[in-house]
Amino acid sequence: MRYSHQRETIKNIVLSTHSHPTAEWIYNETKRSIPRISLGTVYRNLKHLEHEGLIKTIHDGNIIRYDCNTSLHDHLKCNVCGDLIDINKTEIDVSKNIKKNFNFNVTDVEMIISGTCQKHT
Amino acid sequence: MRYSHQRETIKNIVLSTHSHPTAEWIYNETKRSIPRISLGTVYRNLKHLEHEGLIKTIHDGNIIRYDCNTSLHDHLKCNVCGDLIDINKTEIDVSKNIKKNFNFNVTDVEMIISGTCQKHT
DNA sequence: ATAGTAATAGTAATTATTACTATTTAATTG
DNA sequence: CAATTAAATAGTAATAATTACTATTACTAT
Repeated sequence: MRYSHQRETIKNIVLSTHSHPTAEWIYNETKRSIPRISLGTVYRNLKHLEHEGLIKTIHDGNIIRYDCNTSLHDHLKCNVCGDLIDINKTEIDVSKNIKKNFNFNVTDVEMIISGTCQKHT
Repeated sequence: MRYSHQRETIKNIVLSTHSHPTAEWIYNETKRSIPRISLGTVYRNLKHLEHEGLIKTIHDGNIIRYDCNTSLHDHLKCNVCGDLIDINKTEIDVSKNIKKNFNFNVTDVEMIISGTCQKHT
């Protein structure tokens, strides 16, 4: 993997926020220092970063969000403001049970819990 | 809600399979008996059926699948064949804990567990 | 400094879904 | 039963997120 100023900038931006940004948001942030950057470059490099394990993707409805938190955790999704809130995995050993009961080798568990967050009470 | 032959046909098709079909698949199945049906009609009626609580939607990556199983359950998603396998909820009282710990009112929990199913061992 | 090639910018294409509108059709009423 | 009314449809266009393509740019090793 050859160095690129664009990738380095994108990486720093994604790793510096816990707001679970979209590609579009990251694109706009990156444009502040690299105005001529292409949206395709953003998508390509986000894929690279994911492949290297530096970030994770979250499937939020029909769009992809990017998360610098690569540890085991889930998300609460607020139906009102759309915010995603990090929570620690409630059940660490889902994988083992599933391997035993279904002969299914777990590589990833993605859980999105929807509802209303405390801002709207 | 006025009767429509199209909605009735779509309903019967979705309720008759546990294969978690996409709108496109349902569209093609419906065309076998209503060749001039429109894809928009399929989407609109799937929304109606979901609203009535007859079916549920599953967010599988970036596409929507439709599930006639409206009971509390999760899915194992095979990375090889893409199949979704139904499993009973491993933890029924996630909601209560989350309400207590995060003051977050849960309305839905969607979990997709990815890995490799037993067909590929 | 140059050659070689990976990465980029800019644009076009793709895919899933939703929106729009003229026409059709189910239900209602006289 | 025929006429009326409005909901639903067919067909098409639009949208949104993402991916593909290609000529040009810019790292890096020699």
